[in-house]
Amino acid sequence: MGQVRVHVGANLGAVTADDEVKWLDSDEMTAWLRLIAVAERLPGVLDTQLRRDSGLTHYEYQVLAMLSDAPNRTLRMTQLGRETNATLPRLSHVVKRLEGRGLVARTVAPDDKRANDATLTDAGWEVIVAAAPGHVQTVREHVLDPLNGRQVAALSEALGAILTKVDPKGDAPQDRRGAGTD
Amino acid sequence: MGQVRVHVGANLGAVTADDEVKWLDSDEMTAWLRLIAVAERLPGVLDTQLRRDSGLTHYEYQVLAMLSDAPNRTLRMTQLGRETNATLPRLSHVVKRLEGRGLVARTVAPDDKRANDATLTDAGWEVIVAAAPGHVQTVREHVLDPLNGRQVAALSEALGAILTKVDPKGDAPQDRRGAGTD
DNA sequence: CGAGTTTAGTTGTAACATCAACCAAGAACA
DNA sequence: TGTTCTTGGTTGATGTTACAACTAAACTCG
Repeated sequence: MGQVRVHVGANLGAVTADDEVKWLDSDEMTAWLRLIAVAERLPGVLDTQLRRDSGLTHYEYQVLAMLSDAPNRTLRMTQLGRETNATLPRLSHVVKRLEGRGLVARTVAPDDKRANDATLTDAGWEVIVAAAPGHVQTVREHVLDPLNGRQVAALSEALGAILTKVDPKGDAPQDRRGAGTD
Repeated sequence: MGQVRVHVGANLGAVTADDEVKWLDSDEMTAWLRLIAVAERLPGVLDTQLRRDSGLTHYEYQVLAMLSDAPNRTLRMTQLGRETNATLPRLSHVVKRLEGRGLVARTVAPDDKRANDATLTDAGWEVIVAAAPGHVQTVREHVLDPLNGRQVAALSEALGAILTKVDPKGDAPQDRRGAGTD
């Protein structure tokens, strides 16, 4: 019967008894393979640069970045977890390590004693300020530069649609500029 | 001086002495935040479903899928690593585990005695055939369904451009259908 | 107010990934 | 023919993440 493609299940239909499956057509498959490829390779690129130049993983960078942007440089752990697209256990471990390095401090929330607030320390601030330019540079180089304005918008639109499924609660962070006021 | 956004380094320019940095504008930031969010959350979604229904991680699925699609259900380790967007050590460990479970077999390549060929066993074939429909369903649900045809094409185009930077050697797999012959 | 439930978070452990070190086979070349 | 370099891969240590179990605080409601 010959070739069968199951990357995600291209025309495995010939093999499975399940005719209810709507396999991917060629365009869909191309898009999907590219999405996986980017999702798998991009983190490595980011981690490598940040590690080398700033001693941070990309996830640690995100934690510090979100805090740096929060009022009072402080965020509830749960909220921080949402904004960094991570599970709470993961965040908890990472913040513990960052606390050990003096980049973040944790305090019990005054209004809710089970909750914890994470705050960026001055040392943490300095680390992220130092790390940001190189990171931006990497992001430009690997994702924004190869795209023209139209493509950036189209990418953004498509990813936004995917996020409604992958992040139904809308936890992922958004650019909130435009309120302009500094 | 007020708010500063460093997700990737929005207008941290006010703080850093470095005026050479071209920070992200609002559209770029939106696209970037969404890309990270998808890249971070999607693997979890895929892993959860595959794990629950088929006892495979998404990476293991990819390994089996690429083999299932290869001539003779066999691929050189190096090539398999490229096609699954992974480093060789990672692949090596995973294939060892898959071999232990009887889903893959490794043999020294006849033409080059340092090389290793990984082959999908019959048991492995059955596993992937059983896993594919549920996986396709998940992919549809979370990424393809929320997109219309135009958006799929646009996403594909943008990701293709990014891949030229993130995967300059073009190792990531491509849909090779259209040769139509089975 | 007290029993049950939900929310917030931590922790231990097991699975997994990364990294550096290593080895063997082949290629280049002197 | 014997060095040296490169390629193809494995392995073990070390670090990170996921999952499940757990604690404690806060709500809910009879």
